[in-house]
Order: sequence, then structure tokens, then C-alpha cells
Amino acid sequence: MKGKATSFDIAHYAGVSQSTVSRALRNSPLVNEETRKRVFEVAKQLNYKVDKNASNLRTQQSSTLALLLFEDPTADESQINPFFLAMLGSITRACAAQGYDLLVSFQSTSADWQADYEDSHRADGIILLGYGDYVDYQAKFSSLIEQNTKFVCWGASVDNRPDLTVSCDNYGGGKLAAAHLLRANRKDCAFIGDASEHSPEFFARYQGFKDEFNQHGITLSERKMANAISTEESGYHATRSLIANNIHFNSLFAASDLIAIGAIRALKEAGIKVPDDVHVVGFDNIAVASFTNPPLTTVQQDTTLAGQMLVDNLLKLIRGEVVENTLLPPSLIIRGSSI
Amino acid sequence: MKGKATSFDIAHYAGVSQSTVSRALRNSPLVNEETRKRVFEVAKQLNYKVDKNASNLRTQQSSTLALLLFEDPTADESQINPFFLAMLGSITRACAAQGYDLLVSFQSTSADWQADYEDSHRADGIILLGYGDYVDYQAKFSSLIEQNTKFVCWGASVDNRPDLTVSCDNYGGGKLAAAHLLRANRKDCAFIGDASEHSPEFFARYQGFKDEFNQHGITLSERKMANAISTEESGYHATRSLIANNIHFNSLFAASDLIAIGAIRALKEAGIKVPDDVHVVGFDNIAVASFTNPPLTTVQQDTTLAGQMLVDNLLKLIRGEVVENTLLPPSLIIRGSSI
DNA sequence: CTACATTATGACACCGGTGTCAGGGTTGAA
DNA sequence: TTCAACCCTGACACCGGTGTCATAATGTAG
Repeated sequence: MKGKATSFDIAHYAGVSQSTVSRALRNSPLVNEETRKRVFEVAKQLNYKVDKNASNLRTQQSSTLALLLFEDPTADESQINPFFLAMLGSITRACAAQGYDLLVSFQSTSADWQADYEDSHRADGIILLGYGDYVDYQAKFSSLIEQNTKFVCWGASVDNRPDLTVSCDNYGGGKLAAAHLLRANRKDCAFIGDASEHSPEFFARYQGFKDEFNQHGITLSERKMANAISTEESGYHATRSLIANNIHFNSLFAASDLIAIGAIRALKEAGIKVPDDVHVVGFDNIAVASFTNPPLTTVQQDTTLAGQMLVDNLLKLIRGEVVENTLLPPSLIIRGSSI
Repeated sequence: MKGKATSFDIAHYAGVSQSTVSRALRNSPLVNEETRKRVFEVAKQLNYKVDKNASNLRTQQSSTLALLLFEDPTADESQINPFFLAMLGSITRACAAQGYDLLVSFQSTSADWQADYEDSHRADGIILLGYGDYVDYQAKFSSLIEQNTKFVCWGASVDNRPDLTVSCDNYGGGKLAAAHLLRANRKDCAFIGDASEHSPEFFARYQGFKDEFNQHGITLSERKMANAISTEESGYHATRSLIANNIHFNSLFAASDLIAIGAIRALKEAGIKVPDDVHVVGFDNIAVASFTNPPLTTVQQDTTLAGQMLVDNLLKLIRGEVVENTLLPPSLIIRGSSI
């Protein structure tokens, strides 16, 4: 046998036409049971597999989804944000459960990313994932919508299209963190992260956090905020700069766990004790969080559910069904860094 | 414009034949420069993208690789081994660098996994990754080879085909770990992991470890070995059972970092101090390792290089080039758990 | 001016399936 | 006996590209 078997080969050996082979293999009710059996046997013997390219070409769909992972351009090349890796895992599983394949692709946030997986008929839809500067992306989103490309987006909202977003209730998560610190009477709080509209998720976390404090009659000081992207390094440097400027605080809310871990390192280095001197709360509950010293209190995002919802919503969009905005409830995981 | 543009649409608007469009877009030297320019303009205007299915069908190749990730069936559903996630990241990058797409798929080690991505022409080759029980897989490997499926395998060797394997020098890594413990005179050592032929990687690590001790005239006691798969839980329980049996040791080598982290938890719980009472060394250098308490000494595998080599070797196999067995050098990362 | 190489293009078969349509064979009722 | 209904199957166009071959147009040498 030279090359891979085609449906014609099977037709030949089974003594039927190629049309019948195709029908038999796809369990068309039109085919006689005996014929089907014979076809299946020959197919198995020849180790026949349907050529997906031919099949997809004809049916104009691919049973494949594409995942675009945006990385913070300044992040260390070698390490990928563990939160997104966890998401990737759950998305892969959710795809498999639905009988879809998953194409994974990394995109640099800075570069002019392309979402041509659907245009080229390689995928039926696209999942966008990352802590990107979504402000820059709204134009891109518009053109995707215009081209009728099916996509869903994690975290950030798409103008006028709430149905295209799945996200954690970042605002509510921020409130959870604030309430926790307030219960321990740690009212003098620093915030590390980007609270601008460029990082909508971080922004929402900060808003919820601030509002909860406000509702307790406390106004957070702008001086106690430091900008950081979601890396350990960035969290470390931001916190160092606060310390260097002699800014005092007895608690710290980081916009992500990686930032929190960097913050803890900076605090320790400065001889500031966690949690005795400063209570620290992060966001995400990445795997590392439970192993830090002290273990990190954090707001957990349910990545398993998130992956499922992204895939489910995208498939609904592809099928033309109506999708509603999906907000997933966060939960507070209390560990040693704030007890 | 209804539906997506095809090369015929472009041909129509550019006033040339469809053949010429195809040639122009693929920069064939046969096409006149002006014609090409016109074609490109029209293509851009219509937002044309080559239909990959049609293209792949005709050329019989897909510019896509498939990654099969095997999970330990007993591992926690929700969490994926961080070492493999790191590999996934580097493989994705390596693929992108070579202009290939990557299909990711999780496979349960227990189930009868299928590698039909190549048979169905969806991928040009397959990367196998996981701590599977490779003994069971040799038959599968044989049939893959017989069908002329292109694949490379991380870690475990394929009978008679060293060129299909990329792995870390696990034996050498084991020796590194042993030499390190011996330098600190921690000769009374426990081993946690599976040292059977079912886990060839763990087995090699143990062999190297043992041989290094032997070369120093020390024979490791079988009583101080406990079986574990690569999870924190498993490492925890294995270590607990050693302690429960009153087995004494002043150092511990774990076949993987996750196991080591579980072991540290068990030791702490039993009031045994790390590193004072017991030095602990792991294997992999996963991201968590530097955040444990104390930070974990471990044998590092270069995941970036590993991903590159897997992709490079696979592409060579696909192109019919000769590939040599690839052994990547490990390196020892010394941290607080053994100082 | 003829002979032949060179360049640019179009026509067409082909990749391996899917879906439609027509038709052969059997059965059963009129 | 005839006709319809039903079941099953084969022939064939089609999806959207790629690659080969033929050919027209232009150039170049003898």
C-alpha cells in the first residue's frame, strides 16, 4: 500500500461505490446495515481516516477553535503567565469535550496581531485571552465583527457587545479583598497594579476595592498606588519604589498573584514582615500561591468554569444562538499572608 | 459581498485568470510584477485569505503540528503538571517561529489514545509529551512507525529508534543531585518516585543517583524508597508512609518537584526540619520551586531548549532528514532546601 | 524573414471528500 | 398486471485552491 488509503480504496475492496463508503462511514441511515459493516471492516483494515482537509473544504467548517494568547510584551520570554496556562488547560479540555480541536497561538500584544484563523477556514471561531491593552484593540474587534468572525474574549469587554465577553467579576473580587482586609482592620492599604482603562480587569478590581473602602468611610490614598504589569518583577519594583519613598501602609492589595509575590519579596527585603507588618492579598489563585512564604491570600478565579464558558459561548455564537454576558463569581481564598 | 472572497473573485476584479491569482499570491517568479501588484491590492481590499483546507488538500501538507499531552490518570483533573505547561509554552513558541500552527490535545494515559492527526491530514507530525507508562506504548509506537507517521517523543525512548526521542539527561541529572548531597555529607538518603521501567524518566534519574552513590562506596537502601507518581499528593503520602514506618534519613531525592513539594509538606507536618534535619532535592525546576519554603533545590531541565529541539527534530523527520538522539544537559539549581 | 528561446498567461485536471439527483430492484396494493 | 412506494446505490458536480501543459506575445540570433 503506497500512501494513505482513500475512500476510493475502500470502495474498491468493499465492492461498492465511493459515495456509499462516505455515507456508510458517517452512519447515514440510507446505507444497508450489511454494507456498512463491510465498509467499516475494510476501513479498519486499511487504517483509513477521513481526510479532514477534504471534508472541511466541502462542508466549510473545521470543528476547530483557535486560541490566541496575548502576552505582555515586557514579560520574560521564557515564562508564561501561569494563570493563562491554567486557562489554556481548561479550554483544551472543554474543546475536547465538545469534539473540537484547538489551535494555540501566541501573539505579541505590541505587534499587529492577526486573527486569520477563521478567514482561512482553519478554525470556526477564536478565543482571545490575555492581559492586553484592550483599548488599542477595540478597532480590531470592530473589524472582526464586521467580517462576521466568531470570537469571544476573556476579561475585557467589547464595545456594545457584552455577549462576546466572559470574565470574572473583577469588581466583586476587589470588594471581597477589601472586605477581608477591613475585617482585620488593616485600613491603611497600598495597591499595586495598573488602575487605568488600559487594563480593564485590573481597573475593575481596583474600583471594587476602592468602593468597598469608601462604603466604610475610608478614602484610599493615591500616593499609595504603584503601577505594575502582571509579572513578579514588576510587582517587586513597584513595591520597592513605594518603600523607597517612605510610604507607609499596613496592608497591600495586588492586582494579580504574580504582582503580590513580587511585592512580598520586596517587603521581605526591606525587613517588613508579612503578615505581621503588612497583610497581602493577591488575585487569581495561581498554583504557586499556596506555596509562597507565607502562603498567599487571594481572590480565586474559577479557571475550569471560565474555560468551559468561553468554549460554550463561542460554540453558541457559531451556531447562531443568543449568548448572554457571562460574569463568573470569584471567591476569597484566605491563607497566611493576611492572618 | 456574500460569503468570503475566493481567488476567483480576485481574478474577476483584477482582470486575470484564477491561476494567475494563485501564482501571484505565492510570489511565483512567473508572474509579471505589475500583475502581482494589482492582484495583491484587490486581495487586500476583499480581505482575502487563502483557504487552508483547499490548499492543504492539494499540497497534502498542513503546516501544522499536533501536541498530545498525556496526563497521569490519577492526577487532579483541574491542574496540569506545571512542567508540561512550561513545555507547552516553549513548543508553541518554537512552532510559531517555524511558521507552523499547533494543535493541542489532552489524552488520558489510561485510554486507548489515538494519534490520527496525521492520518487525517490535520497535522504533518506529532509531538508526544507526558509522564506516561511508556511500556504500554511501545506497541503503539511500532504501529505509528509502520504507518510512517512522523512523531517525536519527550522523555521515553522508542525501541530501536533513538532519533524519535528528545529528553533531558535524566541519568546525568540524578548524578548531579547525588553529588550535591554527597558534598554536604548527607549520605543517608531516601528516594521518592517510581524507579521501575514503567516510568523510564524517573528510572533513569534514580539510576544516575544510585550510581553516583555507589561510586562513593555507598549503597542506597531499598527500604528508603517509596513509590509515587508526579503529583504533590502522591509525594506527600509516600513520604508520610516512610515516616510512619520509622525510616530514618537525612536527605531526600524526589523524582520530580511536585513530589518534592509534597515530601516537604509531609516532613514539616512530622516536625522534621528542612534543610536542617533533611536536605531535599527535586527535579524539573518548575516555577513553583523557587517559592516554596524553603526554596527547593532541584535539577533543572531547559524547557525552552527542549521545546525547540522537539519541534526542530520533528520538522527534520518530516523533511526526511537524519536526526540524532537528543540529550539535553540538566543543571543543578541550589536553593534553601539543601543548604 | 525564419528559427528558436523567453516570458506571461489561461485552460484544465486534480486533491479527497460531501450532497444531490437519478435509477434499479423489490415489495405490496389496486 | 400495473403502478406506486420504498430502499439502496452509483454517477456526478462541487468545495477552492495547486501544478502542469499549451499557447500567445515578445525578443534575439542567424
